[in-house]
Amino acid sequence: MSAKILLVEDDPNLGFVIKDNLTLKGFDVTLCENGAEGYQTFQQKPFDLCILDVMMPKQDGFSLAKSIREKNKQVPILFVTAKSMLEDKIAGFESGGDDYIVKPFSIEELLLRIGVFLRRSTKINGHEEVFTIGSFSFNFTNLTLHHASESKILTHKEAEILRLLCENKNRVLKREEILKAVWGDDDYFLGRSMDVFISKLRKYLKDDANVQIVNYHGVGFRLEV
Amino acid sequence: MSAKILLVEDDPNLGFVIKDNLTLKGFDVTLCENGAEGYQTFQQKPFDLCILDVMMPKQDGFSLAKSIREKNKQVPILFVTAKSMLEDKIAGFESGGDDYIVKPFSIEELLLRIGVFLRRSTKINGHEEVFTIGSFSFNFTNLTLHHASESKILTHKEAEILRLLCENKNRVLKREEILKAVWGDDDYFLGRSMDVFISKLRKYLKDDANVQIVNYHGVGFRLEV
DNA sequence: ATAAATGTTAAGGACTTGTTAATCAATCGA
DNA sequence: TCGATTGATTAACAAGTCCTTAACATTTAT
Repeated sequence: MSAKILLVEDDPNLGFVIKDNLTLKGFDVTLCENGAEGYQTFQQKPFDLCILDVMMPKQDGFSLAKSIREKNKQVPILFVTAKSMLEDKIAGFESGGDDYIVKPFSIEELLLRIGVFLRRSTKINGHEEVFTIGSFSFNFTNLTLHHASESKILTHKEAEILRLLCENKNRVLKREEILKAVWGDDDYFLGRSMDVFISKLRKYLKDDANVQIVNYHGVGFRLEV
Repeated sequence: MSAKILLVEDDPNLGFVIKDNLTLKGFDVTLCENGAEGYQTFQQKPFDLCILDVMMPKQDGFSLAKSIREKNKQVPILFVTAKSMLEDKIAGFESGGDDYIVKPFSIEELLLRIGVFLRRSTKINGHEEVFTIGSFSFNFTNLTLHHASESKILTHKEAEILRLLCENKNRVLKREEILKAVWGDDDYFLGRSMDVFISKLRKYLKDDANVQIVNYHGVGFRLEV
């Protein structure tokens, strides 16, 4: 799951450069061109970090930070600006910002600072393996299967099989392949055991009719979405 | 300000892999390819932590550690090596090392250990670590757990485990991860010891029904809030 | 129609975890 | 130096979980 970053920068050139670079590093970046748009976007979906330009027409970065802070006390806020005076730094921290980076800056420096805050909020921490299965969300790392507001905890083996199916979505997996991958071996009884797991998984996934584990007689199974 | 790490590793491939990964996590990494270069670099600028390969041409990691220790008694030193014999561990600690990590290791494990030592050193600098757990307030620095008007003092080990859980709130921590991070090792009895601590922590946290340490059978634990 | 493959449910048993108490080790105070 | 105290580990047993196997039903291929 890549970290979601809200970038608010009125200079289109700089905005694109930063966005491209961060995207290249695997971040999920949303770029807004002014404070009002930034605030709207922030309310619409969750972000792991905000990068705000200080000098912007209409609403400046500091006042945007204050608005964001009213909604969310946790999210790290990083200011970007050409001004380097001490007063500005103070204003930045008073409005609830976490860090302050002065133009011109290198992308490396920005990445380092982003890293510090994302690590602090333990978002980027242990990379989580998340799959979408129709209207389900399956988190292999936490062994959870979400649907609507429900959340089921899977066993380790259930999760392993489901992950394998997800990784091969809409492809037929031979029985032998599953057995080798999950059990490391292949015999009659393990095969029956697998059938029991498939049966369980079908039960867990029955709430979305578009999701099906289909048997290919004598061959194997296929997760269809 | 990101932590400065001195990495001395003669294998260029491994060196770059480690450096890249740590840089990605926001550390400021300086890579040296041999002991002599490492020692020079260490004298030129301050570091918050050193990671040394044990087996290197010219000067091995242990003797480098001794040299570093003569200059600096504080900086945490972490050894990386393929050798896993007990004698080596002893040599490592005698030369002033703080921890020992055996190849092959995962970056996650390395990060956990780095985290342990960096936190330890920031604690010396008088920085308090406070966590909010539901209606509890947990101060790791003075080992206190507040709830309502009550205040309980935890033991060091209780606090270390609780901190690790807090840092990974709502994420599954593998038994092995906890053991490696808190005990530095992983065997059956340490595992049982950990279970005893989990049991104690649950008792301390039972007054808030929204806070739970949930077991993931065969996998580990997760602090849910 | 028959044999083989698969679906499903439930019981058995191995293993993991929860918990309390006993033991061991280290530290402290007199 | 010697109990007393404190905290961590080990022991012991209870409770719980999950994988396998069994048993029987259903489907599929020939």
